[in-house]
Amino acid sequence: MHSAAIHLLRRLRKQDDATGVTPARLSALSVVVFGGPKTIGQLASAEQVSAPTMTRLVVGMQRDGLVKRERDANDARLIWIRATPKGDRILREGRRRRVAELARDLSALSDAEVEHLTRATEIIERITGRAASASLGATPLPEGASRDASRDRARRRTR
Amino acid sequence: MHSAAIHLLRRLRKQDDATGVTPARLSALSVVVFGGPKTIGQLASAEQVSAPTMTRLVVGMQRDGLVKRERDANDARLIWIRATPKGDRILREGRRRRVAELARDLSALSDAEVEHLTRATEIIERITGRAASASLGATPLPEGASRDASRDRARRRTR
DNA sequence: ATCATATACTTAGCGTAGCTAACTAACTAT
DNA sequence: ATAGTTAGTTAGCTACGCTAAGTATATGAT
Repeated sequence: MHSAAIHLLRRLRKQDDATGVTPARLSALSVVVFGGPKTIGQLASAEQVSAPTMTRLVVGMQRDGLVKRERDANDARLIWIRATPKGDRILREGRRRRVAELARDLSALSDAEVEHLTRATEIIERITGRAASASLGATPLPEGASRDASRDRARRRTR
Repeated sequence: MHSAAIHLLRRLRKQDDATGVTPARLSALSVVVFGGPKTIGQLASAEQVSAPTMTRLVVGMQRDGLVKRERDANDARLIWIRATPKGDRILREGRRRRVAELARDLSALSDAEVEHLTRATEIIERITGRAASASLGATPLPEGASRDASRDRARRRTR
């Protein structure tokens, strides 16, 4: 099962390579494309990555013209990251390829087999303690993109 | 499904962190622990990584006392990598933890659910074009460890 | 109003991991 | 002998994770 999971992800990742955007940046980009503008801290939290790491990912995405920074009117510390049209286009095209790849895989299966995969997905989601948000047809990339709109200001770990 | 695969792997990887060995090294180590001594080239091929990358992984493992190098008697270009007792112990302990984690997860499931997972695993393995080597109970790490036993002997001639 | 603290982000620096290009040493074949 | 091939290493690049420490801003208590 472990092996299967690795191979599945490796297969899908190949579609992402075609975007020319590295995986970490692509994942962060997906958050702002599907979830709207986010601050650096929100992005770091959503991607479960430290703030400095997210700063650098944003620098890279900005250099490639995928996102732009916007100052907050009320709090000068905040920086809002918004996807540019280019960033939006690149991510959606990549996602389309990815979904197409998966659909091609699944089309070769019988209904019963798809049913098995659906059930297995639900079971694994339950094990890992996540809301089973994504069935087979749902959006693959933006995990944790939309949550925490309220909780964002609540806590930040500085250690 | 994609999300489920990511979360499953993330969960299992936490057990690997406890070994104190980085993932790439741990994976390479598993090849020599379960598959016996391998040359750098064989390891690079098994891990689907370039030769320079494997050279560096081996350097790291050697520095940590996980493996040792051995010269080949017949071909001075070859370097055989063998796991040390320490490397063997660390890998097996990590594997034990990992399997225990998975077993703990699975023990909470009904027989029918385990059956679903087994079928799903087989289906995914078929999609990704691999031999469905690992069922739920089988060894998780060493993919591609044992192949090419025949080719090893193909070269190597008696001067 | 001031001062201490907390927050948001950046900078600096380290380790790991992937790559290609170019190199050395050794083996193979002609 | 020599030309080509193979195994491994070295050098140098990008990327991505981290912590520690720094700057700027906001907030709360006195």
